Amino acid sequence: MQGWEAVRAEVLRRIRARDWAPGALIPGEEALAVEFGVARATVNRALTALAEAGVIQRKKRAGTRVAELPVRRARLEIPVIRLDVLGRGLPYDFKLLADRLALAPVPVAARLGLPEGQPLHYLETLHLAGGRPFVLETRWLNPAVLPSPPPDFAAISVNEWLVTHVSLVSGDIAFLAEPASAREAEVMGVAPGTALLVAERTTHGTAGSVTLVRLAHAPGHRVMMTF
Amino acid sequence: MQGWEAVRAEVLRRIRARDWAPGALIPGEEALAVEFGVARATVNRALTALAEAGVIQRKKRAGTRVAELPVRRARLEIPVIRLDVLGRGLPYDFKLLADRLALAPVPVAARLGLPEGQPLHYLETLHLAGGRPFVLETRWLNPAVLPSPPPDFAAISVNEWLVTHVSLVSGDIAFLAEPASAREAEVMGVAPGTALLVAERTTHGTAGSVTLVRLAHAPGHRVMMTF
DNA sequence: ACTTGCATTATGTCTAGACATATTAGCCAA
DNA sequence: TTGGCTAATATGTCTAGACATAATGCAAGT
Repeated sequence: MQGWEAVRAEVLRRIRARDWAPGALIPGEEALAVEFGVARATVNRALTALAEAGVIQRKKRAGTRVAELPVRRARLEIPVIRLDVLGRGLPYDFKLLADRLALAPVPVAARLGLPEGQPLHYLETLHLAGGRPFVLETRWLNPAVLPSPPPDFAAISVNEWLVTHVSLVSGDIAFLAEPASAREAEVMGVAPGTALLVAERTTHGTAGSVTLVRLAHAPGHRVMMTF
Repeated sequence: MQGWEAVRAEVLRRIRARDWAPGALIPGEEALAVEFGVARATVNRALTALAEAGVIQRKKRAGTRVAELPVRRARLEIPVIRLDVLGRGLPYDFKLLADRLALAPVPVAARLGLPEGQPLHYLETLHLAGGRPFVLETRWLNPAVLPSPPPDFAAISVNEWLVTHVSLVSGDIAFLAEPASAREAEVMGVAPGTALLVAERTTHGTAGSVTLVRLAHAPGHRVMMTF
């Protein structure tokens, strides 16, 4: 290995070996460039990568110091459900259970940052893997920010239409565990109260809040991430 | 805005506006550099950032193309539990419930990639937020890869000692929902069968597998991520 | 003692040019 | 037709030098 990756590796080694302790200031880019016999830009590339990884913290004028508690970051690749199912080697299908305009309940409107009493598009989709319930998706869509003619959601899943036709800018996702409600139990064919992994997602586009989704996963479902 | 961030923004805008459709080849760095009136290195910086974000895919000789299904990535910052609790404005404490050597059960050994019948360090810690159970941590540690004298885990939490004293290289984390076992119910003061959010984490260091942790969170706990 | 302003300095970014490397298309030979 | 070589090409990286920007700490003035 050579080049900026070599610099990154060596700096990382010294931090792990505690040559440079947590919280300590490390030599400046210029000094490291001289020591390693490379240009400053190369050192900069290496340190920028380490800073993105959370290993060091950099501030102009103040210099670079080793992070006190190295924050570990894991990346979640949010899959399109269809591909998630196919990736497990199972045939995919879905059923549209509800598709109507409805007034948003207060907590929904609040989460989307919309005024109360606004009519939203409500969709309920049951995703199937190998014919068995996989995920129950309940979704509120803000029609105001969508391209005018919504397609037939019985033909293409909402999710896939959204990611390819709407500019999604930012959002957040939360995982929690909840007992299956009566409706969930019925639709998914499990006992009421069964522990379900639930993902709640809000998504914002350039024109405002787009959608609030709740995904209730079948028992035993695992969401995996690596770091 | 100007510089490489301006280039990134403009390229992103064109992709979102479908000037450049998913799967399509976009102009080369040289061409973009001329168009934007910047050096090729600046375009490279912008495109590298977009590639890291998953918006485009780059290959030498083959060029740069817009990702087919824009994979949405969310980042999870795995907190040290103490800081997580303090960040919620609650006092933190923990109790060490178990600290012994024990033979690893087969599934544990398998997940760590170790031979069966190996003695591992078993630790059980109850993390408290404001005096109430927050997380029950059950952990298997591989003593073979640790710095020789392990500290007194009743004084410093295992997690914090690990992140500051062991080179953690890679790992994975899975979230799932499970009903509380009898022991979990007793220790955490909830009814057996309550839906709990469980995180299972394996971590590997340079010298091999380090640890397997199971974190059972108190009811209502949410793991939040943004993208 | 307190505030304001300025010089200092480390990181952040840019440029122009160069070489490295991976990958592909096309060609040629078996 | 198939397999392997080759040349072309787009991205990847490096260099040396320059200017930009943000913090910091000191100095000066109130």
